[in-house]
Amino acid sequence: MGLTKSEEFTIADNRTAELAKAFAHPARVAILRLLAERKACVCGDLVDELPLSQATVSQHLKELKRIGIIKGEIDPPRVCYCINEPVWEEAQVAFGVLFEAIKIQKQGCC
Amino acid sequence: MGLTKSEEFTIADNRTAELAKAFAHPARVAILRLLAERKACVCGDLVDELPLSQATVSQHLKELKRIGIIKGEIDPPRVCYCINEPVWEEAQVAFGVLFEAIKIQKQGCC
DNA sequence: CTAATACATCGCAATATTACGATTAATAGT
DNA sequence: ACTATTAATCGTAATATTGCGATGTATTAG
Repeated sequence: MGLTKSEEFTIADNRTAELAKAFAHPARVAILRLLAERKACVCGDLVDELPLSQATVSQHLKELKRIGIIKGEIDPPRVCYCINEPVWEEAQVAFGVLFEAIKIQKQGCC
Repeated sequence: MGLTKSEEFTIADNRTAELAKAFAHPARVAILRLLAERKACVCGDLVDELPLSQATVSQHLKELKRIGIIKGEIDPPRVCYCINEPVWEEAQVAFGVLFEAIKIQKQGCC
């Protein structure tokens, strides 16, 4: 049906999935990488670095802002985007929790 | 158009995005968490733990296998799934590279 | 051989995502 | 006020994803 049954899963699993979506498209990986490396910041510069139209880049930025992992400060007529560090760290922790889980027990059926 | 222009991005960014997709749905987060914590392993047990039909769970498992982050060993009549550790570590490294990038330079326009 | 069990796959329906041209909104400079 | 610049949003189209009932496949038990 294309409708994720979010309400059936835990808050934590839903949030982890949402944070992962920020990284689940190569354009968004590229955007986050450029912002994290401080190689670009202004929307127009991101458009120059990416093989996508301005409208499409703007849409990806909107989605990243919705998730909260970036923020945009308007500096007319430009908008300067940057990583929103608290959420960036939230993502790091959320994935870290998963990655650590495998180390807890080494026995099991497989 | 709904068609990601993958060929226009780097191999690395595409792979990071693909690995992120493994975590980009709450059902898959739950599956990976259960497998990593060794709380379940057999497909049927996963179905019992999740609010989804057997067909849907099987489909998520197929996608996770396609990405490579899990593997399934058949143990007739069951199939035992587990984390594929090399790819699990690949994901850890891929995200780690991004998370570290922000620490390189603290100056910048924002 | 037959039935039961466990899982994969098919086919379908519905929603979500990706992409972009065109337009709009806001501001700066003249 | 007029124009240029920058970015957001609208409208539309196409592909992708999610979900499940039904069916198929393989293996085991009897």
